[in-house]
Amino acid sequence: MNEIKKDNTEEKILVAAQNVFTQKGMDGARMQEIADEAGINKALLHYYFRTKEKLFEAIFKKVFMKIFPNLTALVYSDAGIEITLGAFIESYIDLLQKNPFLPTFILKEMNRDPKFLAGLIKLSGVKPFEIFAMFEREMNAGRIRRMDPRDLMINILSMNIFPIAAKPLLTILLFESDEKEYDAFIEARKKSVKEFILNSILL
Amino acid sequence: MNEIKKDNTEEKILVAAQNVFTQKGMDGARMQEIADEAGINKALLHYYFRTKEKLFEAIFKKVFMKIFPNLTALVYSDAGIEITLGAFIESYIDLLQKNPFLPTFILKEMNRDPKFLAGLIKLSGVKPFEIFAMFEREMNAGRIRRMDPRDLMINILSMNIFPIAAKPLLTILLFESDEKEYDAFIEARKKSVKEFILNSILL
DNA sequence: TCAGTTTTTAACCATTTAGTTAAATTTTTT
DNA sequence: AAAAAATTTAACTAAATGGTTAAAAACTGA
Repeated sequence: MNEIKKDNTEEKILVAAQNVFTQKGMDGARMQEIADEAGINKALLHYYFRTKEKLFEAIFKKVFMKIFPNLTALVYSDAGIEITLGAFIESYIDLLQKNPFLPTFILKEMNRDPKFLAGLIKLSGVKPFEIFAMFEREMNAGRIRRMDPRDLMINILSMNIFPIAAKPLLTILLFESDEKEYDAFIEARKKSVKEFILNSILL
Repeated sequence: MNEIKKDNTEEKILVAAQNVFTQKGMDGARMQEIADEAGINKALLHYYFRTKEKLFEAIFKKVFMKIFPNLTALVYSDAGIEITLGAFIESYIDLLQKNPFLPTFILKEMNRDPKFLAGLIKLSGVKPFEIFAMFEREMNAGRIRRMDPRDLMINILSMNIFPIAAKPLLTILLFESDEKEYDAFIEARKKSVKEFILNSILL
């Protein structure tokens, strides 16, 4: 068995499948197109991943783990909330801008199988309640305004994720279809979103 | 020709098609399923809308017009920004909560045809720049903090739309799959989001 | 070189699906 | 009642698609 080559092909398949699946969705994706994009043939594709379903699950899982924020950094940082929050927003927007199809893909395919989704959430190890606890410490210390920590978390995620998901619309609406301008606008949001949030919560 | 019945059937088809399309997307939707849901047969479905593509476009257009915010109310209101903003958020969250599949549907199918999308935007008559002008008046009058009005608009939309689009995930994550609780949470956001924004921008 | 593995080729199967057709039936209009 | 329109029935076509198969070819490690 050739480890090097095997890993190589499998990796090529995963990359191709991610491209096709995230852009066309499970229903719109074609096994033939994935094979073409991977530079192999359909027989070999099925030889590695027996069914479309299995391949899709592999991709969904992979992608989900990637964008489901690893917020641990946010929790176990002893820097002030200003620094922590700024760093999180910056790296998250970066991640999304490099993978602009992931948000819509996840949002769309999320509805397929609640059990599977629930499993992934567990597997991801994300502990939102630890983040809420951190927010609450800041509130109790009088450093930030009192509010439902779930709202705060969702507000942060919303302002990061939505503008990437709605990119096609917003690019037309705000920049006459000029993508470069939109990318620059998103880049600038790293700062602007942070300020917007801090202005709202900081006491 | 029977106007009443014709309208009735056409309406039944549109309702059915919206249900199926918004939940399964263009690729996942089946003409047979739409016919079943409308309580008619496939032949009649094709008799009204010749092709799946035409039916899809009708639905996309309809749904797009519905959720693409008719912001004119926001612009031409002489109430203060607090009132105007509060009213907008409340009615928009209401609309989305009643049509929870629309956001993801639009976000997903948005990528199909940029020209068609651009056409719809024009057709919708939304003039974002009038809203920006309104925001800028408030800034110049020193009533709200100075910032890029595009950011402000996107932040508002994000916090309204994203939590509905991500409902399946957030329901599991925050409320152990209890939908009722999540709905109540969204309901409470009408107030919370408004406060969050006003806290950020009000001087 | 040899055995084992990976990859290609190419044909094939079974199923699903959008769309059609034509005749029969029902409903509505006049 | 007669004409016109709406709807059903049921069978059909053509294309697309996921998946299979079996044999040949290329590659790899020993």
